[in-house]
Amino acid sequence: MQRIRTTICEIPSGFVASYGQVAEIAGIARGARQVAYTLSHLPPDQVLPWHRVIKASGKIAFAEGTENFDDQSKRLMIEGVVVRNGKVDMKQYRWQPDLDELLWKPCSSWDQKTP
DNA sequence: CATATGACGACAA
DNA sequence: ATTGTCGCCATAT
Repeated sequence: MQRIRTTICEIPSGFVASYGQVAEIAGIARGARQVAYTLSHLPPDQVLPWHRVIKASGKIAFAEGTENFDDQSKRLMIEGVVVRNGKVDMKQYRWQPDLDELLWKPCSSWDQKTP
């Protein structure tokens, strides 16, 4: 779903959002799993800050040791997010969007097909 | 239309 | 903290 990708696109660097959070903002109340599905089927050319999406528990979605896991944790750390044991301190890094911020939509215009 | 499937979430033991 | 269940929603078959 476009809404989901757009939402993820708006997560600012240095912060993270849970699948459920992304789903809600995207308009799908309990669609955490849907977000997961969407991410796992991302078009290869689609560039999104997918690494900023983690579980509500603060843990990275991939199993420790996998390439994706390393990739994600690495990307997060580059952005200044402290990842310890595959976990992130949600209290500190959880993205808390403001309306202005959302309405601004500084992202690309790949979502402009809204009816 | 009926099932199966996910990079999940909340909760009980 | 860890593990198992069940619920959830859009897609895929």
